Formats: sequence, structure tokens, C-alpha cells
Amino acid sequence: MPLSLSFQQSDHNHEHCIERALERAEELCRVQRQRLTAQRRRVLELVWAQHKPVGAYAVLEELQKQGRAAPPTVYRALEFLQQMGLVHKIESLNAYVGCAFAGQPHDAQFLICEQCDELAEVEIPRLSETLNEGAAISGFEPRRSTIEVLGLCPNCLDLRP
Amino acid sequence: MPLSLSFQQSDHNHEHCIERALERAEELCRVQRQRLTAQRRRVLELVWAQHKPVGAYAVLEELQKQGRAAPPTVYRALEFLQQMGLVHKIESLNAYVGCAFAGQPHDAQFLICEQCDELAEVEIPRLSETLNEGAAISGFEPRRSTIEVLGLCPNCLDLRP
DNA sequence: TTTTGCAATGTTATACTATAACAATCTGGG
DNA sequence: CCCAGATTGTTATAGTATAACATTGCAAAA
Repeated sequence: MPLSLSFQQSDHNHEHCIERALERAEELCRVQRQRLTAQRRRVLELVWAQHKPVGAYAVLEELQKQGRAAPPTVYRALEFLQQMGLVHKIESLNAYVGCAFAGQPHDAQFLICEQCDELAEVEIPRLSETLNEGAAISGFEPRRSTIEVLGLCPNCLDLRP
Repeated sequence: MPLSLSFQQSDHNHEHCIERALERAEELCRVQRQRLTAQRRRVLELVWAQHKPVGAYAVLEELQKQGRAAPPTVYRALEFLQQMGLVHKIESLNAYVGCAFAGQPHDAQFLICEQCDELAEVEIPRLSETLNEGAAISGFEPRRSTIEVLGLCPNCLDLRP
């Protein structure tokens, strides 16, 4: 079960959501003999603070509230977390989000609301297959794909004029 | 017929390719009563110079070989060209490419070779439909999507060890 | 337990990408 | 011709990311 099932309801307990993400991260790093240091854990926590993409410099500002920190600190942590599959970069926003499917191999697919900035990581049925088959027609061998859909989320559609 | 049909063969006449893109641009701007000024035309030409994404500052350097130019000059031209649907931004590379389907409404889809940097704008059968239907399942209303696939192009696959 | 070597972090500087703000100039329609 | 809006010039600065090298921490080998 993914950590985030599409867009969240107002009754969504996000504290619990963050906790689960951190626990899962601990587990994954332990299994893969990688070190989820305090610094990395803190950055992951900050990225998970909202179901919205977070800029690296926003993370940095938070870190700086508890002591000194410089950009490389954040970018290194983010790089590690991306390599571990715990965080994704949203290319169209230059921002980062916690991965909803950590530990499960998958192609990242995002729905991003341009009204409220909320983001949902999804797995659209047959999308990866369609994409891979289509690429193969061109004789192309896909390795990594960026799929980011901008639009309006159900919550914002409901509130519309 | 698209200006670029998947990946190019070595016998591909790129001069001709650029010319067609410029002619099409002239036509589109004329019909839509927009001004394809010398500056904008030159930027479009530079973006089309290769079937690879080009950085804004690379374009700037070329412009500077023929007189002064500053970043806003390039970014304004690129913004205009994007709005006219003549150029796409490749989000995962912070770079720009000429649109292969100028004048035809479409969702942008790119195959990008990580070996040779060549890029093909494609229209993968049923991909947009699958994506839109999938988003609808989440109650999401898509407006614009970013689809960029990184991998190996047929040319580079042939040359592999 | 001490050593040791690599992993992680700190620190400073800088590269790269993009836009704000305002002045000057150009262009097409009245 | 004249004007209003569009385009371009110019300077400065915001925002994103990495290079390079010093220092510290940690865990396995001796």
C-alpha cells in the first residue's frame, strides 16, 4: 500500500503519514546497509512535511533554524535520498517530494494541482507499459522517465465557481 | 507530417530541416498576427541548429557573436516561441528544443538519448489517452503534461559493445 | 584497543538558470 | 505624422545547484 493514496482528504492524519515514511526509510536503509544519518533523516522529514513539492532552499531555511547549514548539506542529503528511492525530484518545479512507493520499483508519475500545489504520486494503469512499448517502436530503450501532469485536483475542482 | 520523425539518420539533411521549421514558424505567426521579429527568428534558428536540447545561455553565447545581448533577450524570445508552440522546454535538462509538431495541438513527449544527447519529439500511440483517463480516475483534470523519457536511442544501441 | 581508511559533513566560493525593473526604441494603425 | 502598445536594451539580482578542499565521524581490520 502506498504511503499516499492520490489526493488527501481533510481528515488525513499527516503526522502519522510522516512517521510511516520515516519508519519505512529506516527499514530500507537498514536492509541496504546505508546510513540514514540524523541529517538525512531530518531532510527527509522536512520533505515529507507537506504533500507538496519543497524547494531545496526551503529545506535549507528550516535546517538553519537549528544551527548552521549550507546548500551542499541539503543537496547531498537529497541526492542520497533520491538514490535510495525515498525522494523524487519534480523537474518542472525544481522541487522535491517524498516517494509514496519507497521500496517498490516503479516509474514516477505525478499529478500536481496548479491551484493548491498539492501533489499526488500515482500509478496510472498501463501508462508505463504504453510508454515503454511506444518507445520501443522508435527503437528506443527507456531507462528513466519523467511524467508530471499539471492540472486541477479533485478538491479544487469541487470548490470551483 | 512532423518536422522530425523520431531519431535522425546520418543522411538527414539538417539545413533543409531548419528551413522548414523557420518557414512553418513564419506561416504560423502570420496567421496568428504575431511578430516573428529578427531576434525571435534568430533564436528559433539557434534552437533548431541541432536535434538536441540547447541551453538558454548557449543561445545567448551565439547571439553575442553578432553583437551585444543579455539573458532577458534570450528568455523573452524563448517565452514567445513557447507560447506560439514553436519551442518546448525540456524540464529535466533546463534546455529548449524546436517543436516538431508546430501548429498541431499535442501533448509534448520526448525521447532523449543519454549517450549522444539527441532528442526526438514523438507521439506515442494512446499515451495521452491513457494518461488522461488515468488522471480522471483520481478525479484530476489535466491541463499540461511533461513527459520526458531518458534512455538509449537506436543509433547508440547499434554502436554498443 | 588502537589504527586506519573511507564515508559524511563543514565551509567557502562559484557556476548555472531565470526574472525584476525601468529606459529606450520600434512599429503599425489612426 | 503621431501615438500607444509592443519589443528590445540594460543593469541588477533572485533562485537553483555544484566544485573543491578541509574536517570530522564511524566501523572494520589489525
